[in-house]
Amino acid sequence: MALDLPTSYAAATVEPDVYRRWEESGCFKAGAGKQDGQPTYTIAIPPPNVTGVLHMGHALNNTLQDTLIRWKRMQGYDTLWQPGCDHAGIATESVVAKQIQDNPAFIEELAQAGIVPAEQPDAAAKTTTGLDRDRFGREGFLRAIWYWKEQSGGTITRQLRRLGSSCDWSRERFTMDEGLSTSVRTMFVKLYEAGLIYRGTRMVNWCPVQRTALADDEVEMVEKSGHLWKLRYDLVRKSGSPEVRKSDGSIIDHIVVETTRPETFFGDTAVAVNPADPRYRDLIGCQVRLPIIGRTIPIIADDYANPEKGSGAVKITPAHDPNDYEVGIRHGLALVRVIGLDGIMTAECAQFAGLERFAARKALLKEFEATGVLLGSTEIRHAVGHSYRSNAPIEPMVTEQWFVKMAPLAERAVAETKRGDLQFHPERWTKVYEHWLTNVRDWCISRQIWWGHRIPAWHCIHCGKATVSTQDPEACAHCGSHEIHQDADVLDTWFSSALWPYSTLGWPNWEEAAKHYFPTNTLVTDRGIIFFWVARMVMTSLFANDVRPFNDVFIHGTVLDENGDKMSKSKGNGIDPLVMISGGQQTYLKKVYDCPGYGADAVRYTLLDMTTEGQDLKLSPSKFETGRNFANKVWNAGRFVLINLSERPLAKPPTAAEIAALPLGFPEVWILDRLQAATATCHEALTAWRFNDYANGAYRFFRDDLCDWYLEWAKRQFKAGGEDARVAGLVLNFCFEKVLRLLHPGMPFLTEHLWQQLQTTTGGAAYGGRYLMTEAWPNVDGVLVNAAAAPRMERLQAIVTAVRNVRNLIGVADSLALAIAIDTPDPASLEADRAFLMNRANLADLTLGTGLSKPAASVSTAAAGAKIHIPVPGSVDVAKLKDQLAKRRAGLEKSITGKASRLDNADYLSRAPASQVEETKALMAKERIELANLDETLAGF
RNA sequence: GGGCGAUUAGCUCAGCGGUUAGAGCGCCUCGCUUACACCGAGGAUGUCGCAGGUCCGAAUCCUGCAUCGCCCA
Repeated sequence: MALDLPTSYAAATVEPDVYRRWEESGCFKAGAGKQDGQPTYTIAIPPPNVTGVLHMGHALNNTLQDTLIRWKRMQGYDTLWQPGCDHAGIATESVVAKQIQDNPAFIEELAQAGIVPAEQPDAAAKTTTGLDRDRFGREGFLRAIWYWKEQSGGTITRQLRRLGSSCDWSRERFTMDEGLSTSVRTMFVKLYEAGLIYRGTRMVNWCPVQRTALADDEVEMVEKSGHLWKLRYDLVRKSGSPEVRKSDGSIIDHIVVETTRPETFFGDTAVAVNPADPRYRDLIGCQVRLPIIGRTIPIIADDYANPEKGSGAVKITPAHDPNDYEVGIRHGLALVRVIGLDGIMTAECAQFAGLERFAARKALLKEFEATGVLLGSTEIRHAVGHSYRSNAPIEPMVTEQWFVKMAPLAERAVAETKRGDLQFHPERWTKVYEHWLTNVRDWCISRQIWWGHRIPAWHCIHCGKATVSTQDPEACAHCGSHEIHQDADVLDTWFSSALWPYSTLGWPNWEEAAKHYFPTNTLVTDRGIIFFWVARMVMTSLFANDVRPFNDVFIHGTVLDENGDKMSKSKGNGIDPLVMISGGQQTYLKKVYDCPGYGADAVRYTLLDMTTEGQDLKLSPSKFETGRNFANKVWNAGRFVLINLSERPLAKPPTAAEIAALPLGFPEVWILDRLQAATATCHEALTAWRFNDYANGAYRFFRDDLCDWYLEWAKRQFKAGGEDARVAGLVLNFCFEKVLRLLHPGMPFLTEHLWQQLQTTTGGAAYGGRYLMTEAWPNVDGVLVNAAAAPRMERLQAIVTAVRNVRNLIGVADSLALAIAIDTPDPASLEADRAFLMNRANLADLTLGTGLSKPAASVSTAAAGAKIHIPVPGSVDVAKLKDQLAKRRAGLEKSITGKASRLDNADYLSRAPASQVEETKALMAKERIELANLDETLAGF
């Protein structure tokens, strides 16, 4: 049959077509290829943001998931890889608000689609709130987001396909879908009814840019340089007393406080000193007068004031600092809000009202300096909280919010790892998970944004109570009033993500056909979201289902650039997986790379190869050559197999038993044994989450054993024809087909394509309609295991390599067939492999014997316990060979000396295991023979 | 301040108690042999961060230190 196989692998011509055929034939569907009696195996994808585009971290994350799910699917498990996106409340709202602000064409589009009314010319002006989303009102803005989502959202799921992800796309879910929204409401109500959700006025992290509360873990502490400003607060004289006199008789008129945030002084309601601090003992209970506004506040005693820090006196601003808030509660201090929700100074701030908070600080310091309030400053480094979404400095703010009570939920979640039912890989992450859960504060779940699940609570205008319900209520559950309105806030996106492993399966209205996929088995993710997501999924599932949502959590490394920096847009050090796959220009670290397009398999293979025990991956664009080169190797080996197969068609692919029954030569026995070893290695590696060992194990067998040795031998057998060729053809076909299976989870496209070709070439149309993707993962066939094969082959390889080495060192071409003599104590054992040695070392003649004399005009070398004499044509330069042999001799001698001294050591002999001692003796004996051979060889020069 | 990780060949990393410490890339020599130059054959390259300790034996285990990175407070 005609074969059209280019000499180098062009992934772009293969991959999209293979993916389409998989999808069309239902290979991705839950349960595809499952075998009776096999359990389910489920992975819920970490849902990417609907606004997201694929970056290298996703590529890694999804390559690992796909490798696992394909591996299990091939083993006949009833698999489901559940895909979908999350609505990413704040991020999506920002994206669309930005479109509304910056892109008139978008607004035009919205108007034409009837999403928003066509605007009057003056309507484009800023809204009174200054937020772009407000331009069309809440309903209009939400319609605009849905429109944007339909048009531009979910790019990433298309990109995941390009990577080869075998998700069940027919089950794709979105956190804002109706079903998942029901899950969210149900969970909220259940938690509320269990007393685990409450509403309260608390100090929360406030983002003045997004104008919403954030959870504690959504705040990133950023180390920044700043100042500790010394401020002078004048003491107020007690009535009837002309001055403030301390008990030691000294007279003072002011107290010094230190602060990093002078602008908050407008909201000070006390100055705290440590009760044990002798400097201030007499001042407790006195009043100080705030500068500018003249309000008087008390000096109070509280352990929070640290005598070691600064002046030891600390201003207390309960409305704008979490610690001060606590102090305020202890002492019943008033809350004075001086910074508004928009980050602007409030009316409390005299002439500074209306200034943005940082502008106010600047202006205020000037004023303080001029009026003598500012007594100095010191530069410091301190951690400042920033929103992980908007990057704006967080403002601690007292507001009314909804919270999840964490302690009871967290306790159960910790018990799962303590019991060992929930396991992290690598195991060390368990501690991180447990530490967070045992120290976690209540979770603020309300957000003052619009895009998200609206809180299912209705407030009554009459009785003021809230009705919490999964169904929109008609009336207040407490007083029956119809004057109720739904809470304006939406839930934290992570609240819906926390339900993902089961909300996607229909919970609470489980889909009958999907319910058995829960609990899921494996979660694959980055360490960055152990708190955000992993812990919360465990908590909600234990609460709602009384079962952990997954058993194993694999935490992979973070993708870094070649300098070890995190990839980010601002640093320009990102590498686009799609460019690596399909080609194009990649700007990376200020250089432009023209990427030829390495193909998805190459990108995947490279990432797998670099995934070692959860260590971070340092990448550069050229790293993907590793995978590309290997893919090309597989391709070309495939070409060789297919070309030969087309000349020697098989009736059907051989089985292991049929192979074992063939009159196998030693190279066949050997490669079949190596195949079994590789099968075991790959399986064990994946079982142990060692992705690099899997990739490398398959690579070693493929390249070192199959291509470098067996395939080269098979060429000779094919030339020989007859039974030799028939057997070699069957064995090569068998091994190649099996190794395609081993490689498939890592390199699905190429292996599928070659396997299809192999099937049609082997057996014609009868094999159509089947896919490697759902074929069986190889098992070790005991009948093909041969423990004696590897050492025997290693000896032959050592001899062949020694001959090649000599050729190279003395400058004799590989193409010149040589007549050599091997002097060995057991020539008979090599006799059986004469043909192999002659072929692989390119020999014209081979003399085997014991005590052979070195022929005239020859050079010699030693290997595998033998002396090898190689006649040389004319004069050659043996200096390099001699050098090398001398070097080897020195190394060998050192090794023997080491062993000898070990064996002289009575402690070693008595304490080391006997097998160890025996091994050392045997090795030393071998080395001594080798040394003697080397000595003789060197003496001959 | 606490925790975790890293430190092995020029580079990126395996190896985690027992042969003369390995791989890929890069480097050197040779080779366009009908699978593959995205290749093949051969080769060179390491006081395994430093200092102690445990052990018959340490890159591997323990302690301390140094440097870098991440997380928590």
